Amino acid sequence: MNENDDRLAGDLALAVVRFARHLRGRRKDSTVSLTQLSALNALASDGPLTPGQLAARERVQPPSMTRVIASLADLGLVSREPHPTDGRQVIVSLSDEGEHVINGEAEAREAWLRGRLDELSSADRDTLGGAVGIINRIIAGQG
Amino acid sequence: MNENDDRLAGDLALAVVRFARHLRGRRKDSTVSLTQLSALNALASDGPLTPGQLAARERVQPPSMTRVIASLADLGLVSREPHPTDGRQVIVSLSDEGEHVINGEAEAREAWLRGRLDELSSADRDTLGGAVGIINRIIAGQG
DNA sequence: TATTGTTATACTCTATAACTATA
DNA sequence: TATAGTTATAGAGTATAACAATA
Repeated sequence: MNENDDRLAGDLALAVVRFARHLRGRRKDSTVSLTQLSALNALASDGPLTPGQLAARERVQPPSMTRVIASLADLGLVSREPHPTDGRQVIVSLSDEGEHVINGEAEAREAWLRGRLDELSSADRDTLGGAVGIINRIIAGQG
Repeated sequence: MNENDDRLAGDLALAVVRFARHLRGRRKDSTVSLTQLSALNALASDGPLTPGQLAARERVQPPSMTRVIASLADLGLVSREPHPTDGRQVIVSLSDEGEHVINGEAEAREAWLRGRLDELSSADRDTLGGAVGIINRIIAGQG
């Protein structure tokens, strides 16, 4: 690690937290929060999941996911149904409207961020795209 | 914008929020939260500031910054002193101990993240470093 | 009257601990 | 007894609205 790498952890942590603050704050007009969207996204990628699987996938504790699922169910974006063979478990599925939020509202969502990204050079967008992949690998690598 | 760029806003937003969740969760043993550290960092970069200036710099509302400053003052990491000429304003300064947190504890902080970064290739670290610069420019560009 | 900062209050997101139902 | 999920409770971080002090 060179000198820049030495500061990378601190710089990256601050940049990510500040950026997350902006992203949460700038999308108040959206139908779902980023936390909710992240869970919807997991269901869209992996199909129906139990709350426990969703919590593991999103790296939050089960009670946290219970609340996210409840809020999404209130909005009609997911449905909860009993597991066919195990009475303890629940199957959470994306509803038609939830699918619509994932698929159909990409244009409207993240309007602020899309505006900022449009102003960047193509090379900078490639760098951010690369960083997204690296971040997702870092997160996925954590058991 | 090509097809990948089309999805970049959504992918980036999810990656940042998930990553921020990890970063906040993984540093519970640290003396200060990332929010507190971010404010300390601003004072270290810019010198003493008023609460209003800090709030603007960190892009939070003044009452939010009041709470952050109060928590940092409780920890002895900043001091609050009256403005010399304007009785309404307050000057917030880094204390010696606050400076120590900024300068001296880099090694101990972000241990989890540093471990993950060590496992990356040098090229990946460069990509993340580039992304940090781009993110900071995006944030700084917002009035 | 306008500005700066604080207090009061509330909401979101997350956690741990305790509980219920089922296996 | 062990597992899956929920409820109860708490704490951090953020916001808006109302207030006090000063300019």
